[in-house]
Amino acid sequence: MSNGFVIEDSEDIPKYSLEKVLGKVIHGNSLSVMKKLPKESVDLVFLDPPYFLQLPKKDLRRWNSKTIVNGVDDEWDKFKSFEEYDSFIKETLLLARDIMKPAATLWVISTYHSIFRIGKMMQDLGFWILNDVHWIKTNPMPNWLGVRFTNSTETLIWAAKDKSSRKYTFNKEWAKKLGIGKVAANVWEFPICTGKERLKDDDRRCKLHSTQKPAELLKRIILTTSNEGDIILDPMAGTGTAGYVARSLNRRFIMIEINPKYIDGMKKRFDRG
Amino acid sequence: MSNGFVIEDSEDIPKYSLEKVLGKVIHGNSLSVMKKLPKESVDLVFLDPPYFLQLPKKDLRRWNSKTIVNGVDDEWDKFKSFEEYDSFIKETLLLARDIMKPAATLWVISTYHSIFRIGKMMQDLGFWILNDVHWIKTNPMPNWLGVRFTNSTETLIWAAKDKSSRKYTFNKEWAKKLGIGKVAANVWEFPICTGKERLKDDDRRCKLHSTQKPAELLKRIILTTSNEGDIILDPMAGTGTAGYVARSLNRRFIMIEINPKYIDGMKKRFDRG
DNA sequence: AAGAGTTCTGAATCGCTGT
DNA sequence: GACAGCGATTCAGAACTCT
Repeated sequence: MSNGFVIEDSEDIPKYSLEKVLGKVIHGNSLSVMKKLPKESVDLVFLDPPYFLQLPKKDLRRWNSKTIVNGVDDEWDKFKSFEEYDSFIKETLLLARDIMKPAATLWVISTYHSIFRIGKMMQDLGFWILNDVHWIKTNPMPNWLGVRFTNSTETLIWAAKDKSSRKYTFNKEWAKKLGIGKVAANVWEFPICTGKERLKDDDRRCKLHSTQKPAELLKRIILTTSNEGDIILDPMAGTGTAGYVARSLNRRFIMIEINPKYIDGMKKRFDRG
Repeated sequence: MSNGFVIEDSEDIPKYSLEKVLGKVIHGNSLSVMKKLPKESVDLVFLDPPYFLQLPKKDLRRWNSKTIVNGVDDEWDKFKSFEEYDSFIKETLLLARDIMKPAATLWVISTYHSIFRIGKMMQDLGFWILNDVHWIKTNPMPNWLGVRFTNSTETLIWAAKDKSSRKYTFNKEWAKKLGIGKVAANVWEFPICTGKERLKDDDRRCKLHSTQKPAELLKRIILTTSNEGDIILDPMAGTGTAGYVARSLNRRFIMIEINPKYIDGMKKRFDRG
């Protein structure tokens, strides 16, 4: 399975043909690779960018167990300013839009740290927001000091390429099934990714990726807004949940990821089946 | 009660003293009136702006014909209308911030149509977002065409004046009580405003205000983020839910509203007790 | 093997004082 | 300003330990 699963990007490769990248993860910079993908070729984009959490540099020590909270301290979430973050997001959105078929739609996920910036930029770029969808976590990290509400949600924006987009895919029966009562509500409730689903690093002690998305999230996205055989692009694939779930639901996929550690984890995950 | 409840704003009034406006609604333009209120005088602001739900069809036609006549790009017109909305919101936010005490906080409510724009502008202006809070409507409008998820949420942003703000009010016991399980979650679930609570217009047939906020929403805002005796400003008061609930919870208030029809409804509501 | 009790952790813009 | 050090106090769910 993992034979030829990874494509090494390089400057020598000027363009990617669709056949070459389907069902693969391209190891390379998201922006560089997207420039080489064929225009108007994918049906759905799932964008899981850095959230720009702006966490303080000090550790968060637990009071009762002497352990430390492994927060997000990854290189990929470091930006110098809102400006730098904004231009990175804008470029990503523009490149993604080029690759989308006319009726394709795009999902973005983030928290209040950056979702508002992303949403406004999408509107300003001409994307047409179809919904905001709220993922309510049943097991969020509590707010110890009690100085804020416990942040127990993440926000998804689902958007079409522009206002005139029609005939995009929306499977209302699935939306109703996953919503609240009989309503296809823009609210989803399920736990964060833990337990066996959570990929561990080599010594099996620590989480491989600080923000692995649960399969349940991608399952809902894919079932409600794509059809069998559709092509799903995940330009910042991380541990590859989107491709993994896409495969299990008979969708095709293209993933891009720059970190070899995550690609290793992805490979093992795909091999396990 | 309604004796002296309404203050008529006019150009002859250069400034408002706090004593004069406490427990009153000022009939006038929100921006003009805010400029005359004393600086650093209120503890909490509740901002319920127009949501900018859609580009009106009339205007669209006008813009389209303009496009044909003047050869103006569609995108430009669209951007311009967003710009108008944005500058209105920005001016409102800046004026509100002047009126806020150093430890005061501000709430804004909207839907995906404009909440992303508002949130990004707040960050760019230096407001420090403390939480996004999601109101999940247990009885959303069934505007179900089967082409989108049913929009059954509204988003609130709770923010301090800037990053260094400390000692703002957060009553965690109330937050826990109103949250999910034992968690003071940033998710609130209750129905939209209907039945007896919903104000009707004079012939008692039609709702007075298209987006009257339920008392439950203001109750939660006020209980979690203000103390008894605090001063609450509602610059776009509509039917006056904020002031009405503030009074019942022993908070003081200042309201501003431009539409005399709403002020009439407000008066009756306050007189009823 | 099964059950009971304990430990650990999760996209976190979390407190304060003193140097 | 930054940074180090101290200290007060969250919950759901899975993993782990012990009987």
